[in-house]
Amino acid sequence: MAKEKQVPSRRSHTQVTASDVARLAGVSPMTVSRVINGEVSVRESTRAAVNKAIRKLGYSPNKAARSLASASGVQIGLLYANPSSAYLSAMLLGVLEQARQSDTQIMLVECGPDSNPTKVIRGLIRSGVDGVMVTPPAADDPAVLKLLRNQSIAAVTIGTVHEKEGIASVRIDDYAAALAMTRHLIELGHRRIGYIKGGPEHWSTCWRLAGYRDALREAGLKLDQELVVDGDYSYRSGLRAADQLLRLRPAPTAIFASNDDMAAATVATAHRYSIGVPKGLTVCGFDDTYLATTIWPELTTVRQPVADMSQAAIDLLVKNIRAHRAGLEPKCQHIELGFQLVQRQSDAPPPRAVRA
Amino acid sequence: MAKEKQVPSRRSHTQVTASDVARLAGVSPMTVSRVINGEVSVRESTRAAVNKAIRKLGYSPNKAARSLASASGVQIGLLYANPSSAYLSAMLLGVLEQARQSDTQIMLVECGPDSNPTKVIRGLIRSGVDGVMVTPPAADDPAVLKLLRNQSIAAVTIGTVHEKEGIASVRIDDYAAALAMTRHLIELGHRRIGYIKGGPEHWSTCWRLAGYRDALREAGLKLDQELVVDGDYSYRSGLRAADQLLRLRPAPTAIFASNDDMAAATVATAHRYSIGVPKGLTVCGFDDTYLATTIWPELTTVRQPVADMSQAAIDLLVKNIRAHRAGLEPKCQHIELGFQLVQRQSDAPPPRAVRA
DNA sequence: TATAGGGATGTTAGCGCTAACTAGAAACCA
DNA sequence: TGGTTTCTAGTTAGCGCTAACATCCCTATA
Repeated sequence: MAKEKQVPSRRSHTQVTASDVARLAGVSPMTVSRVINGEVSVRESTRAAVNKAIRKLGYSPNKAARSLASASGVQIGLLYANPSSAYLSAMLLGVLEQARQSDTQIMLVECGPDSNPTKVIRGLIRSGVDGVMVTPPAADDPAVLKLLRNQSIAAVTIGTVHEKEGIASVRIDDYAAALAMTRHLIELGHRRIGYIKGGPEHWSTCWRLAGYRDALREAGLKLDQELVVDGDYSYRSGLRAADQLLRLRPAPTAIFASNDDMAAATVATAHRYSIGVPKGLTVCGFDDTYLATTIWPELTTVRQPVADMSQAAIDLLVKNIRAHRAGLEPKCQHIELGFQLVQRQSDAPPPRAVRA
Repeated sequence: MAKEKQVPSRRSHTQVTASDVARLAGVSPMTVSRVINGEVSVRESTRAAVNKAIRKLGYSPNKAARSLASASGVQIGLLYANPSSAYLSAMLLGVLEQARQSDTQIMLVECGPDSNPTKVIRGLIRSGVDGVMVTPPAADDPAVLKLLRNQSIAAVTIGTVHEKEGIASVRIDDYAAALAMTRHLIELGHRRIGYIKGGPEHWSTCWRLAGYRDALREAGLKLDQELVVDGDYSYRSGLRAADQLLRLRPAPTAIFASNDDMAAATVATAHRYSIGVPKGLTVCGFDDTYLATTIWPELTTVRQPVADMSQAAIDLLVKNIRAHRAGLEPKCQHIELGFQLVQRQSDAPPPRAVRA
């Protein structure tokens, strides 16, 4: 019988493999693998030959095979809770970029005001994720923090920190940022500065308010309670809050809204009252989202590097997961990125300002 | 020698595998695989036993192994070119969701005004993607279309269509949408309707303009060229365009901006002239991005289901790639999703309207 | 010159899953 | 009754890559 073993190729889609490269370069597949992974113990001449073969064949390693063989694949659940779309898209870009680099799969789960974050996280864990990334306000929810601690699953929060809970975090210093912005307004000559708060379920609300308060205090200004009004980070709440502030007599000469959405609403409200911004009223925001440069005048605001933050968060999470797999004790790290005060066109000295 | 073959487990991170499930359920791993993949040729009782074991062990299949064994993994490059962040985040959510469901890896590449889209696509192809998804304006670039056709790589465009090029697409009917919106304005009683165009590199600019034009014509209204002004889909261009329109005498009673950003700019400009919206001027947008409900008054606009569109685009692309791998002729499909006219607070009959 | 040391490369054996085939049992037909 | 079909489940052999170990060869030292 001349029936030689037939080739049972299961794939018509013939992909270029490391073996093909190896054959062309006259080495073993293992050496190709070493070159791909940039290991040092490969002679320069060999490395060059392999690289040449790689280029010639247009080889690119198969991701699935790599992560299977090296058990390096990671799956992360990302719990996002209804932030503004500008924040969300910046975050997703950072997350996706880092995920690609780290051979990581992302499972997105929205966790809006109507859903129960602990239930959602339990679902994620059950479905086999290796770690979770959580945004506020879920990341500020005590039940969530407790769950993450008890399940001892790798986790990272973004935009907030809870050091006591031993959960890794990436954020900016909200307190310092609000302090800097308020100082800036005071330096411009403002003395009656309105403040619009965020929602109480966000801890950032407290930190930012504290920054505002302390900046006033260090300038020797009295904190006037009627100048601090409630908001919830939504545009709509900003309209209400701005209205409330602009009806005060004497009216504030500046309003610091604790996010850009509410600042945009403040600008719109001012225009409705025929108050020019910044001539008649200074308005500042926080976050530097897309909105800040979309409206007119462009907002002076605090820039949070959201994409960098989310990238750092995924990186941190993946490293912790890998460390855990390698039997190492994963260290709980808290990363704080720098903010930036971005001055645009919505701030000016107060009308008839008495400069120092 | 009692030296039995030692277990050389390469993984400390002991994962629950299909074999574990199989052992517990008293079947072979293959049967577990069949249950997981929902194949029909499994007896109900067996399926139940396997599912019970799966639940008991908290098993979830290893993605890498699956895509390796079944050669199902797909890698897609996504070329996005500086759309608004609202559009982008909606798109990313759709893309990510579908990518997760289809065992697909996404490579995001920004392709701004300064970069050369054909070069970027070549880079993507070289790095081994199985297909590309392209957004406007790159998706309207003749050089890009030619490249995609010549490379005969699976491709899909979103938000635009070029039937002659044989490239799959997902979009809404821009012409019909602009037609509907303009009709709506005419029905409200408007006769002088300003129109702000998008950038000439977007084909949607033509389609939307044609809808506006034809709606006027069918109502027996003359197309006044001074009422059609240039824009480029940016907020800034909208400010300029609105200014130009509002200086006309007689001024238009309504302005249809061909996207929400420019509509928002129009509202801001109207306020600057102390013209109330919608009492003194009707303003309408297009896209229904986040911005539409963020500004005040909320915009009447045309809703594009961006997340659904991008989800459909990825699905289409993956199906074509799989079909191609299976040796089938991939059919070039054009999907058209429905738009929706969303009436909010920025439109009203013209001042002193002469209703029909 | 013999031998240890160490850098460069090859060999082996899977990672967890599934395509393709095989096998046994039940059902059906003439 | 024997043969054929149908259904269900098991067996085998990888998918493409890399961890761990084995091997080779060259140099340094006694």
